Amino acid sequence: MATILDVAKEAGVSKSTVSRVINNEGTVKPATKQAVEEAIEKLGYSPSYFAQGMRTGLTKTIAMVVPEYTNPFYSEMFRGVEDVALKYGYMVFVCNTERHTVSDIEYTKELLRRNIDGIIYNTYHRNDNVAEYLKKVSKQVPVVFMDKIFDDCSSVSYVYIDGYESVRKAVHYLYNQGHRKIGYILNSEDISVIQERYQGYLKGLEDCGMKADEKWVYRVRRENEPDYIRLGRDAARYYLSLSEKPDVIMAAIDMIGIGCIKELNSLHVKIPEEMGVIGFDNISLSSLIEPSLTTISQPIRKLGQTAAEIVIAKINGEKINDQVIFQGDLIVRETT
Amino acid sequence: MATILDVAKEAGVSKSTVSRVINNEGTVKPATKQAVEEAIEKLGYSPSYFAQGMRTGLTKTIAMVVPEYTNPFYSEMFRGVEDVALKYGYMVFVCNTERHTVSDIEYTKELLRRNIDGIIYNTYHRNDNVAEYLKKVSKQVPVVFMDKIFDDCSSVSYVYIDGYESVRKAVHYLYNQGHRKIGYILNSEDISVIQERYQGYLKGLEDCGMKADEKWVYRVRRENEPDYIRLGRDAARYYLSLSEKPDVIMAAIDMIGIGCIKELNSLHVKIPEEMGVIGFDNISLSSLIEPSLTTISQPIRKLGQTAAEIVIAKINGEKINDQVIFQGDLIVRETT
DNA sequence: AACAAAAATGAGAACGTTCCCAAAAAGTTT
DNA sequence: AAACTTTTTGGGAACGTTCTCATTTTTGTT
Repeated sequence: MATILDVAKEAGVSKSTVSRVINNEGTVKPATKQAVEEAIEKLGYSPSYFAQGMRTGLTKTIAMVVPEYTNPFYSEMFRGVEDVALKYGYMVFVCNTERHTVSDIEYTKELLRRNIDGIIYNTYHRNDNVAEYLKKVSKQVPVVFMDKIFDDCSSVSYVYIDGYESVRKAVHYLYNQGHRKIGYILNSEDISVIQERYQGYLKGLEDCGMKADEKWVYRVRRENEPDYIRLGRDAARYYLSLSEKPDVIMAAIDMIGIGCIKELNSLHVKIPEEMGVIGFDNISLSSLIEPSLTTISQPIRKLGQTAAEIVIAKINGEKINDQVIFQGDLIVRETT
Repeated sequence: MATILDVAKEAGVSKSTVSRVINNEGTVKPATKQAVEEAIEKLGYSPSYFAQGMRTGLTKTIAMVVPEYTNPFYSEMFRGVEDVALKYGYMVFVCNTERHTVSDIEYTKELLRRNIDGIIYNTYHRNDNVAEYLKKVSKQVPVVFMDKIFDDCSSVSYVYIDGYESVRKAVHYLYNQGHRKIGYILNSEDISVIQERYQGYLKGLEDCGMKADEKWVYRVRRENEPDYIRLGRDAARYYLSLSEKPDVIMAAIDMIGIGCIKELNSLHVKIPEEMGVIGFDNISLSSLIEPSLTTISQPIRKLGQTAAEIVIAKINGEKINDQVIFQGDLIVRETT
């Protein structure tokens, strides 16, 4: 591997001059610059990542922490992050926390040791220890949260989709369609996004003068590797067992809604006539299932792009709007 | 950030001794060792990633290059890779080549510049330039290929699933079920895995004394962001338009098979009575669609784990079996 | 007690950059 | 042509490790 000294010798200048050419700063005579560039070309030189990092303290690397990698939501978000990361010469570590013994905290420590320039956190854990730690981290290194994980988010950067508002609007839509008995399936109440969606549901009911009825709310505790389909099926059977059945079910995520559809199909319950279903996420499957699922779509890739833009802007010390909330989009299909 | 010198001062020893303790090599008196460890603990010291890398040339980082990230196949494989990477203290860059202007070659150059310790290649491109370049790279840095991208693979490490054999066996299965007219849908002939599966199909036909019939082979050229569902639907309609229709269709990938199912469903063609369908991949959707899709399942996570094991063994200069072929598993469901 | 051998430790170079500051070269003014 | 600016260039320290080699300390032997 050629070093900066080899280039300097080849071009007949000092390493300082070569450095100036590489980083395009300071003053250097056009002729010299060209000579250096030719030498670089000739030797196939590129600056050592370590040596550069050692001086500047920068890695040109960001990390994206995700809680559950098989979820296509995060693959899609990754694409967005990568889109802009590459544009600015960054590479990205994908850190999957949930399935490993490596927790958010441990993973973060490793990231800090590696002098990661910035971190994008997707985290499920509303645990206070973790939250406090992450808040501390966000003071020492540029961080963007993809969720409202703190009660007071005023001092941190975040990007997320307004689940509250999206679900609230969906309830209005259902109300206008004539529905009066609306069920809600809630997985993992300790996940803040899910909780937020549920709150939107409650608000929607209130807006429309409907009363929340606990028997129409199906709650599930968090499992380790959740089988959402199973969960949806169970929920559907539960609703059918009620003497007063809801006429439409809202699922906190599409996969659960799809489970409902599967179960209702197999029990020959007509969708949406006898019971409607509405999901959240707009995963690709939701348009493929029959009948296709009405759901709320999120601009996921855009979400990732925005997060990356913010984190990089922060790294560069640029001022930017670092608190962005996107709205979900209701996609009406066959289940309502 | 505390440095090794701070620790040395704290423990009242020299930096050399601290280094010896950290790396657990050379000789150091138990008492001294303990003192150093206490100092490390007290100062919350951890060695600088850069300085270490600068000396050792190692990054404790591997990269996984994928051609198409939204494909859940790669998310699953990533989990396998991450499983073992973390076990050995490595982190992993995910490099998505296809959707960006960044090609395999450019991405690789960046990886080399960053002194990546090893690379796992998933690549579609059978292009000779790329292949030649990658082969060259595999000489200078530990590399594992997830595919047979060279005519002569004897000198490289690889892990993959034997699509040829898997499809050949599936043809035997269909033959034994009484099928004699077997169609094959082929996307992107320039992708080597796909080509290989197709060859398995041909061999299977030959084994069973059936003749390949070009009119039962539906070929599609590669598109940029392929709509596999659409493709499957088109193929299904094509087969139905034939005077002599196949009685079962093999799809090179599940998504295409699912497209077929969707189309046959909507045209009220009975599956599998009038026309059977069989896929390849066993994506989660294949068990959710109705009727559920018979397919060939691959041990994807295991695949990723094995690749990572090999790459890390190579980094450490250990001898290991670095050419592993897995077999797919036929999963019989409702479409056959 | 004297010496040799072994064990433990330390000093300093090296890795390849960036950056500060000084020096040299080129240009401008008087 | 001298004096003064401005532009361009170079020298060397610094970043935080690892590693070689020399030195000191400890242990063992006679």
